[in-house]
Amino acid sequence: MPHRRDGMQRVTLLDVANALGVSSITVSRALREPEKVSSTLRARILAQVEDMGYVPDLAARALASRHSGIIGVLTPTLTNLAFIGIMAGVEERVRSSDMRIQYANSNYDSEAELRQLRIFLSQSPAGIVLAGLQQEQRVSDMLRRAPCPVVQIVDIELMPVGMSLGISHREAAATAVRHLLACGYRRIGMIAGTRNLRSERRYEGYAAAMREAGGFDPSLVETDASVTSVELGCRLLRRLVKRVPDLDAVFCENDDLALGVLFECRRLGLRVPEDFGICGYNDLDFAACSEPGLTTIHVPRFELGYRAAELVIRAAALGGRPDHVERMEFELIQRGSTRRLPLQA
Amino acid sequence: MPHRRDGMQRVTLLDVANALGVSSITVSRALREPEKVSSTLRARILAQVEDMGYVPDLAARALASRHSGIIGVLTPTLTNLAFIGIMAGVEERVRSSDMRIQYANSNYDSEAELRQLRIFLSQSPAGIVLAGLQQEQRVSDMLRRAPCPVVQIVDIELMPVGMSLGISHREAAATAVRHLLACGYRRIGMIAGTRNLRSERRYEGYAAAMREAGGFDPSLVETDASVTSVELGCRLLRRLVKRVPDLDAVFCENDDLALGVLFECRRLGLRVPEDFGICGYNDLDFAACSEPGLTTIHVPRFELGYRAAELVIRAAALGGRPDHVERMEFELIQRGSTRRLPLQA
DNA sequence: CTGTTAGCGCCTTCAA
DNA sequence: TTGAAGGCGCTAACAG
Repeated sequence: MPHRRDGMQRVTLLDVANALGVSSITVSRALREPEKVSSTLRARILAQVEDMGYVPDLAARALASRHSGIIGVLTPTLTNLAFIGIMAGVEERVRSSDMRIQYANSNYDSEAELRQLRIFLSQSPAGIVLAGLQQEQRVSDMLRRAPCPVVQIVDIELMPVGMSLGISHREAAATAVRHLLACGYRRIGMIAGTRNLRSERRYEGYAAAMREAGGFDPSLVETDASVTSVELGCRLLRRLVKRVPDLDAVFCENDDLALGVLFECRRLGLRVPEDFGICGYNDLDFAACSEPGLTTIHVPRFELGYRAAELVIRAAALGGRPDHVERMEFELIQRGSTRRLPLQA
Repeated sequence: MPHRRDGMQRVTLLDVANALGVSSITVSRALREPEKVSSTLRARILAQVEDMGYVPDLAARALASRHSGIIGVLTPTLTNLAFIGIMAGVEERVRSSDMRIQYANSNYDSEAELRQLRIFLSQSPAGIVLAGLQQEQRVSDMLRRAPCPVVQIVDIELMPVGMSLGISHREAAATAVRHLLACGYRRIGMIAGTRNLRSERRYEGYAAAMREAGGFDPSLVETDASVTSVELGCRLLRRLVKRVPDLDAVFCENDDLALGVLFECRRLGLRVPEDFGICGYNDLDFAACSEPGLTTIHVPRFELGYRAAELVIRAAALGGRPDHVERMEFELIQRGSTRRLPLQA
């Protein structure tokens, strides 16, 4: 075992200071507030730091300074590319700051969500970004007490604790369904996976648009307790078509499901978009290049994450816990999975 | 601002202890080593903790105990579902431990990888899980010095620092290409995105299998510096087919590319698998339910992540930095995107 | 089973 | 611009 270094002591600020004959606080300052140390001394210190391989102990720093520089990010899952997009935005913003991300997911379980939040709060986080599962009292209470800024990425029409950021999923879904109606589809179903805040809002939008058109029928909805996946899309479509033989379109809670539907339609011999329309949600990478392309709702995921991190970082710098609600815009992207020219009745 | 609590002091162990007339170490023990405190006292303490809303300060704990309970996980990206699968495994194992995950990605940038590793090491991590970009001297040096166990998820034929875990990407790729050859395809191309350890090993496997068959031709390879995506799959296939009109199959670095190829084949009017064979890599969710299904290499991603976390957690408990190399098995999954019955020459 | 003592490594505050 | 003193909240090590 040539690489063991068990016996080695960690190099501390004091070690560096002693080697140079200065005090440890000066070394500390040279590292964190370089402008407060004379440039000649600073250069010597930095060289010595490099030389001795000094690495700051973040736990000690956090304890002494009372802030850890950790941003806790909690989402329901990572198996969903939509949340990945958000994470990518958060990361991008955090990269150029001196903070770090601590990530966790709740796996669509409320208890886990609560537990994770508690763990975050144990660490004097600089801030928290939460894409929550639902509006729960216990979560709200916990966030209300949190000694740091909190940003929730959630439906914009809800009013959660702290800052929030999002689109109206209800409106977005209604827009999608109205598009299907405008294309001339009539028996429009909806498929969805595990129940959560966002999927329920989307369902409401679907139901509202179908009611407007006088075509609402609860039997057109097919859901499942599983987490969404391409495979689930296939399964749900099979189930729905079997139950509702005259189904002529489907609004999918997300693009993964929609992709599954696309494949299943081919297997079933349903022609898309002529006989059958498909609309997804999120505008993932593949929606633009599938054959046919997938009509879907574009959600500015990256911007959402980026902006959420921005809000946290700014609020942390200012030391407050501002209230703030920010609406982002969605967009319907029309592609080949729905008819190009709306039919005239 | 009714929710500000800026003036509030944090509840400490000592506060709880004072309220009960015991010493703080006893409260500490009641929380961490309950069996060492009499059950009556323990019950009183736990109640008081609950009552006062005490939450341990993890930074203080880390400083005092010299371990943070943080497992640093570093992967190239999260936009790739393959890494998500690994993460899911890591999470699952970590969930039932008292550790936390600190996640970061290098975004396929070596400098970022190095920087992140340095940040992890600043935090007295309990361990590190690394899916590295390449075998780099600076990274190896840093890991060699790391005062914690390190697990690398990497190609198994390489011998990285610390523990490692993985499959032979070279062999897996060769297996895939031999399958295409056995199906009777002859002009078999390969497409890939950003260069990295794993993609290069796959290329070697491809090249080896093609040489065996006497059909190796460098012009059959089409790559791009972009990160892989479904869209890139479409683009690379278009480019390749244009350059090599008699191309009759393609081995894709991963399933995202393969899905793009599948769509593009449809657009180009190439019949899969009759006129054109496609083999992916990873066996993502959609490979099993696309139409046609995607022949691909199954990689035990979840198990990889789970096992990596297991190794870290175990090594951390034992306090050592064992050397350990563990091979996992891949499997060729034959589906509709390659011919069912191998042709006889 | 419970308590005492003494830091962990750094930063805040105040002083020079 | 630099330094001295003290403490952040917790736990290891050792007593009783």
